[in-house]
Amino acid sequence: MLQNHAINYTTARGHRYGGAAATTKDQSIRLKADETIYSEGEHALTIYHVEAGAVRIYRLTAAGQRYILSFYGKGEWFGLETGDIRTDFAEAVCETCVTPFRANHDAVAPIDLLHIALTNLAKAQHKQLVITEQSALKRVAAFVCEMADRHPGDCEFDMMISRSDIADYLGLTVETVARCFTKLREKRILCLNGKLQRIVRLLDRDALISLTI
Amino acid sequence: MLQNHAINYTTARGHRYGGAAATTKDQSIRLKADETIYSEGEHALTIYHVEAGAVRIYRLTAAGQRYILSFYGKGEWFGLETGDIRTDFAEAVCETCVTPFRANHDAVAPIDLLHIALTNLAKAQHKQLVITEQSALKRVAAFVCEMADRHPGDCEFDMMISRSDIADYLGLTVETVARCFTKLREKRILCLNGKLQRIVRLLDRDALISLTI
DNA sequence: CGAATTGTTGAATAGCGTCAATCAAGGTGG
DNA sequence: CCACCTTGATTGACGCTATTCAACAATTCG
Repeated sequence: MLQNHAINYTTARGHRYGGAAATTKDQSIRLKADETIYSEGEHALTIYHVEAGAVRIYRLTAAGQRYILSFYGKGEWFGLETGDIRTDFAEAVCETCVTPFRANHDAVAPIDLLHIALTNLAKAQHKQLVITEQSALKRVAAFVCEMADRHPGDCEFDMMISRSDIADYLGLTVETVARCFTKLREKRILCLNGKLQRIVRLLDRDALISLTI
Repeated sequence: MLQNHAINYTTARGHRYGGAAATTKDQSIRLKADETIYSEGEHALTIYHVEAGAVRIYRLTAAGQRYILSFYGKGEWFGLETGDIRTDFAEAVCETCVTPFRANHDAVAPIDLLHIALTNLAKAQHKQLVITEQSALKRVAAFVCEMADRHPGDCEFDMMISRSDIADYLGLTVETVARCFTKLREKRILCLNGKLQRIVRLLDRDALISLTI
C-alpha cells in the first residue's frame, strides 16, 4: 500500500535557507545550536533530512506560548507540510547537519513522501496518547524512552535537550519536569550526569518502560 | 507539492467488513450506532470515505483505557495506516454510511493518498495543541468549535457524540466534561437540547472561539 | 415495575502550576 | 584573583483545578 508513491526530489544546490549557513559542497547545511531552519509563514519548498544532531519543530500560540510538536534526530525527515506555507518553526537543538531536498523533475533520487507523512502521523498519534495518558511522571518516562530508542544498545546517552524544551514538548512546566527526573533518580531508574544534567544513564530500562504503560 | 501523488484505488465490491452489513449496490456500507468497521490487528487493505454519519477511531491502552484519536464526519477519509496492520479501531458513532476503497490497478478514480495523510497529520497536530493547552474548559470549547465547523452556517446542530466519547477524546473524565458544558451554559455561550443533551444551540460563537485561544 | 444507561451535581483528595529561593557553572570586568 | 551577573536546574510552600467517589435525576428497556 505504500509503494509507488514516490515522487522525484532533488537536492537543492547553492540555495540559502532562512539565515542558516551556506550549503557545503555536499549540499548539506551545518547549524549551530538554536539556529533557525525555517519559520512560520515562509514558503514550504523543501523537506529536510537530518544527517547529525537534532531539530525541534514548534508553534507559537496566540498567547505567545511555545509548543514543541516534535523532535527529529539522525536519519529522520521533516519539513513536509499540508499546504505550501510553513505552519511552524524549525530550529537546531544543538550542532546539527541537515540536507534539504526540493521538488524537481531532474531528480537525483525518488523520495517516498507518503511514507514520510505516515511516519510523522504515527509519531503525532503516539504523542497524543502520551500526553493524554496524563500524570507528569508517565510523560517524562515516555520522553526518556523516546530518547533511549534513538540510542539502541546504549545505556548512557546525551539527551541534548533542555528542561525547558522537554516541558514545552510534554505540556508541563520546567519545575514539574525537574521534579519528575528527581523521582526517576530516587526510584533508581536512571542517573543524570553532565553539567546540565542532560546525560542519562539507564539503570532499569524495564522499570522505565513499565512506567509508561 | 501535493500534486501527482495520487495512485489508483477502486471501490471494493461485494466484500464484507468486520461484521458490518453487506455492501449495498453502490458499494457503500450502512452501519448502525457502535458497529465496528475494523479492529486493531486486522490487515489494512482499505481506506474509507464517510458518506453520512460519523466514525470514531480509537486505541486501547495496555491498562484497558480507551483513547479516541479522532472523529471523521461526512466527506472525510479514514483508514490510512503506516503499515499494513491496523493499529486502532474504527466504529460508527451513529447511523453511518461509508464507502471502502482498496488498491487496484483497474482503478475507477485516483485518490490522493498523500493529501489524506497530510490532512490527518494536520488534524493530529492541531489536537496536540488543544490537549496540551490544558484547562478543561478550553478543550471542551475547542471540541464544540470543531463540531460547529462541521455545520457551517447552522447555529444549532446535533453532536451525536456521548459525554463519554468526548471525555476519551479530550483526555478528561465524563464529570469534568459535564461540568464544562454547564459552565458554557452559565456563560450563555450555548444551550443544550434533546433528551441526551447532545443538541447544541450556539448563542455566542465569538465568545466560544475566544475561549479556545 | 425494576434495571440499565446517560448525564449532572456535590464533597474530598491528589497533583500540577505558580511564585520564590537556592545552587552550580561559566562569563566578564576590575 | 575576586566580585558580580547570568543561565539552567532544582527544591519548597501554597493554591487551584481536575479526578475520584458518591449520590441522584431522566430516560429506555426488559
